[in-house]
Amino acid sequence: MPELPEVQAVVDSLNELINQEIMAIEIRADVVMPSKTEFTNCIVGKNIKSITRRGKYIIIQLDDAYLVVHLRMTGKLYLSADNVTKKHTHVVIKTTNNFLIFEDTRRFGRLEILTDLTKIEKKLGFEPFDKKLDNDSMHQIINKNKNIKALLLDQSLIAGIGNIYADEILFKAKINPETTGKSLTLIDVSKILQSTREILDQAIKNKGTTIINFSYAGDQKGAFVKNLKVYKRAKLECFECSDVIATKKIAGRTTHFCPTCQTI
DNA sequence: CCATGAACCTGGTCGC
DNA sequence: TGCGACCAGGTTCATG
Repeated sequence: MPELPEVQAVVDSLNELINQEIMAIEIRADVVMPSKTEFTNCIVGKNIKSITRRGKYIIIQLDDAYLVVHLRMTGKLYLSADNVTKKHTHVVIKTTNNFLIFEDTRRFGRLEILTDLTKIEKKLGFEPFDKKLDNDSMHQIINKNKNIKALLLDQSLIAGIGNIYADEILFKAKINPETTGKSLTLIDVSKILQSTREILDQAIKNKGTTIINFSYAGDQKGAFVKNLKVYKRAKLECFECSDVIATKKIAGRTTHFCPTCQTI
């Protein structure tokens, strides 16, 4: 489900947890984490120092550890005034003033306790808005004999882009998803980087995209749906030309693109 | 090095 | 109404 903008919306919605204490934890499905006991011992009685995002990870900093959450496809993390018992409510964390609820229909999501973030950092590349990511460094990291769609989805290069935004970015940049990274010129690369930032910035401002069931803060939907130009627009007319939006499986994911606009 | 498919799960939709 | 096939905002591992 959630890509960078959606995860950011979730992180922002949890802001009031900062400076609260974790009073208790109720784990109903331990499949979503390695060890129930260790988990409980590590977080109960701890204070919440900050809540941030790195790639698609939600990072809740405690006194002496990090509670790290990845929502994968259908995970939800939200605050509630009351305890919640729904079919897929797997974890309930009672804090000073709230209940922090984790639920996940497909159970792909994960919660883990880390003493430092090296494990996460090792997996992830640049944040899309990192100033160190410029046209030259982008050109370097995607200089591979691999299609650009797969490269954009590769979290170890740039962290946070998923299937929706990869397609939207490539449409905006007018680059064909199957073009290999190494065949792209510096001009092409600069278009992709600029499109990445514009698309993600707009999506963040719109609190993400709700296609199937993404929500933050319990029931709020992402409004970027109205901005989608290719994703979920198969067989519909391209907004820029008279052609029809095509789909093809690329990098293992359904990819949406305009065969006429995206020729490079 | 690169592409592809399967696995992890549940639920919604579509065609018959 | 039911049933099977196929699809889904992600990641990781195994196989050619």
